[in-house]
Amino acid sequence: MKPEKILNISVDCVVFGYDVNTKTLNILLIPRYLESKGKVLVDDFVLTGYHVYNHETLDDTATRVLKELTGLTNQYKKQFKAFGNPNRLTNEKDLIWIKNEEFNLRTITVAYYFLLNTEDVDLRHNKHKAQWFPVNDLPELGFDHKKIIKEAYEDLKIKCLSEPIIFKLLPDKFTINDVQDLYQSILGIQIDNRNFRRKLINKKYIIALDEKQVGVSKRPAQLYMFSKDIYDKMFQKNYLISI
Amino acid sequence: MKPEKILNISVDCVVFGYDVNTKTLNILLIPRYLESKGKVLVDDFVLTGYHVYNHETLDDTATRVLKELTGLTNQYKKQFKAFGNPNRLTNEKDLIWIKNEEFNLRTITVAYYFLLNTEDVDLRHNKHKAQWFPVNDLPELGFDHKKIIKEAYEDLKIKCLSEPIIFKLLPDKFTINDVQDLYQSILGIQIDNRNFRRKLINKKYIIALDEKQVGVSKRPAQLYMFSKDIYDKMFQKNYLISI
DNA sequence: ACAAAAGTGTTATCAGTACACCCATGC
DNA sequence: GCATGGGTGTACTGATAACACTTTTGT
Repeated sequence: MKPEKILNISVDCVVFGYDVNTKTLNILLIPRYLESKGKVLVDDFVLTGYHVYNHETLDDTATRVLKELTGLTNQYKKQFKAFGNPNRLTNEKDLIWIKNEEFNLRTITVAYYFLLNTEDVDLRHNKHKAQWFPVNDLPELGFDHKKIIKEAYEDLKIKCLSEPIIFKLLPDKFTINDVQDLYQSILGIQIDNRNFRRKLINKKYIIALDEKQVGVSKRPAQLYMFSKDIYDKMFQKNYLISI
Repeated sequence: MKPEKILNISVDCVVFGYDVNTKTLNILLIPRYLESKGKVLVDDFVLTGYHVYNHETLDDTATRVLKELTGLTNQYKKQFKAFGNPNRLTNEKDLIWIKNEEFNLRTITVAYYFLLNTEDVDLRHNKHKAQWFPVNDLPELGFDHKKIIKEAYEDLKIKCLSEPIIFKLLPDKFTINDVQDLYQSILGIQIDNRNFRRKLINKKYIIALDEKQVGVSKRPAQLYMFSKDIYDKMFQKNYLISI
């Protein structure tokens, strides 16, 4: 089976990146620009994505797309939904754009999201000219990518409440307040600092390091790490029914 | 756009049906049987599924497949995952079977699950010879359908803890003990009856009816209903972080 | 009257919430 | 020495968990 694109199946990737300094949750987008005879035909942004190859699993495709875009591998990824509306690529601009591409007009896309921290991506020489945009302040988006991002974000909001995926968005060493800021960014809520600290510090899988922040112009905070090992060992489903 | 099958994209449906009498959670399966020269080549079961048509959304396809199988419409459905492993249809038996079908060898399937109660389905003259099987005692399954069912069940287990989808598996009028039995079936746990009753009866959207069970050979129980209206009105995300 | 499942109350413990001030550090 | 964010304690409330017997009905 030689590598061959499947023309009606793609994978799209919503890359979430948290910027611990500006305390914003961002999404990585690629500009889409086309002009003809001095007239701008298409000027917006899209998610990164690509056809599935014949020999690949869907996960493989997502991994490949992320690597191609950011150089990163082994990041947290989650397949969250397939989008297959027959009209999902048939806006006027999308039709213009697709003329230059090999996409089948009736393509279904399997959407993934990735979680990482913006610091891990060097965009300076990015060949797709990828840029970060705050998730709450997105530019105009092509195809059905606005919808895809919205659903990815909804899924993330729900998942971060019950699984320790929040730490995938932070550096390995973080402060308690980093975690609080991140929850506040994602969920758009305010959290009481004292209660949050107590709760987090009491978790056995949140480990205080023998280190403090360096290079900050104020009292440096205690650094912590998340231990997946301990989390996995102590984890037991408690089946709390909360409907 | 005339109706035309997309040969490499299908939808598969995991139909969960709860039997309130036997207190079992079941899955609807279709036999797959093929013999040649007196030799049985294929004899197992599969989920119901079908190609996506060119003009359909994925949700449309799932709805159509369920209607074709059970006659039912407007049941709770959830798209939970796409399966696209290149080898997912290439077991020996699957290859034999597929010769008679129009399936592309590299087909990705978008999997849905449905929730309903077994009483609503009349299988006596079912043209696919569909049968119910307890989710914990499944027969041999073709393709990757064992995996698909497993993941559907995992998703259901998690979802029923935080959303009132449990009521989709019950008749409109049910007893508190029905709900408890169902949770116990799904999750495989024991629940304290007194605590569970109190918890459920205190919910404003669980409404006591002016009715009791009839035709039972013991003390008839109070019947209740679930009010989606009230649930939706009072629902507010409380963002409880429980990692 | 008996079998079978329906229904009922209390206490202890834990987790969540609300709330305001002092502390350590870099500059 | 001062500005800045880091860090701390207590009391209240509501939910969960453990636990065993009585009541109602059909037969």
